Amino acid sequence: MADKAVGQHPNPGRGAARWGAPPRQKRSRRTLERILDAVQALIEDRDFDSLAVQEIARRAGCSVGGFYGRLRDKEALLHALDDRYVEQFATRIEATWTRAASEGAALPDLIRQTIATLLRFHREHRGLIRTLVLRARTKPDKQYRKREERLHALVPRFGQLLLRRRREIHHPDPALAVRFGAVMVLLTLRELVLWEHLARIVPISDTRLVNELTRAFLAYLGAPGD
Amino acid sequence: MADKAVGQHPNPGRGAARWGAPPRQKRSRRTLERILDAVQALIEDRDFDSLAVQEIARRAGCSVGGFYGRLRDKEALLHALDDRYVEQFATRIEATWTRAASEGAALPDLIRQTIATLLRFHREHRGLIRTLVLRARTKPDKQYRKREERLHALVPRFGQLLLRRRREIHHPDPALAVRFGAVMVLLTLRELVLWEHLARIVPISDTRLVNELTRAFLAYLGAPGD
DNA sequence: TGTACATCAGTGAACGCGCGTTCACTGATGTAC
DNA sequence: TGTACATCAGTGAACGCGCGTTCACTGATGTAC
Repeated sequence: MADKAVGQHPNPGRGAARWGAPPRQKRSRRTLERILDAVQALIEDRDFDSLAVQEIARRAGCSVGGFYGRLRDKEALLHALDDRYVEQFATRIEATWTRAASEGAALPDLIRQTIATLLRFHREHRGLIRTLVLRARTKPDKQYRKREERLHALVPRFGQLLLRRRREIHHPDPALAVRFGAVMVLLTLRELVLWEHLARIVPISDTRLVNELTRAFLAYLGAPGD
Repeated sequence: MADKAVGQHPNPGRGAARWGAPPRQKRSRRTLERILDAVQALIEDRDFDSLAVQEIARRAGCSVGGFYGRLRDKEALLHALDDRYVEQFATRIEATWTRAASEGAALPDLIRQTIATLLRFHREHRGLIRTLVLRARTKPDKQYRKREERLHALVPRFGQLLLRRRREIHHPDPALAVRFGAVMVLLTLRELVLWEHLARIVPISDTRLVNELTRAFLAYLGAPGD
């Protein structure tokens, strides 16, 4: 677990500086890593509020004081994780688009690949995303808002990409359609992945989910399917 | 406001009995009404956790002790409100279906009217729905789960209705499509209404929202539009 | 119709618990000479 | 290469705040006679 964790946090001290005293020794960098790993593991199936700093510290193998040596406060934990998550997410999505473009992918493929990346990312970071989404909604905060805006800015960018294939889109208002469709897909996918009880209404495999979302988006755009 | 409130709670004592001592005098029934009104108003733009019982009681014009005379605990507030909300919601949706059936509405109209009802209800009870959704997700609980199941059971029922027009549906798996489409519409609508920042990605009027969701659902089903 | 009294309602100060945060202190690191 | 010392890291008990809940008490209601 430690190995995997270190792999996940190649350099936690860099971006985390804003959320607490930056580490100046290897020892404290490791401590920060262990704390972030601990909370990421814990929120996988626990509500953030229900986690006591005490508990996080114990799991990270440090003391409560040690925790506060690295992080400004409890909330800083989520900010540090969110920073990284948003960056990774944007990178992955953009990489998908770049790849699709270089392959000269047609509209259906571009959409399918984007959805597939979206789904994979949500599965990989389920607990984290769930926690961050809930947190941003219960305790709104300039920090969370800024990061959400960064993510949401990807929607119009995706829209632009799709509009290059405008000829294939028969929806009467393509500019609206590309955005609305993207949002519809994003929200459906996110909710279905994050909340198990929803998945029980429409039990569906991941492959199928990508298929149906792709089909729905294309049909809504009025574009020929693949 | 008091008048409107009383109108909203014709008999709060009846269903609320499970959540505290049932009122035995007019006076205490009124108190319960005022408490429920107070919290419903407060959660319109506040997080439930951030409301102190102290504050709710003050707004309801009673003491903290008075509060506990009517409600078992703070959580009982939401359970009492949720009971009523779920009932109203199911009634409204079913009424829409009955009306559509009696008018012999075609597939597009049935879908459009259902979506319109859905949207109206979400707008009318925005704060309450937002609070209940968040609560059920942060503090899962048998009570909330039961009520969500009651609501989710409406999806397959809607699916059945749609499948009566199977001939108009060209999706290769109509049984899956009616459910998946319904969930997609429900989730998109709910998220867009509940969270303002999402609405900023795709600014869209309510009429337009109904139009686009209807169009998307029909297109996904592979059914001719109206 | 009046009145007594059992029960219902309501009051608000005080209690207690949980948890985030601090702080006085000890130990570890790494750098300068 | 060794050593001294300034700074960094870490400890964990204690503090304090907020808030849900209780409880001893006062006042209101409605019913039985």
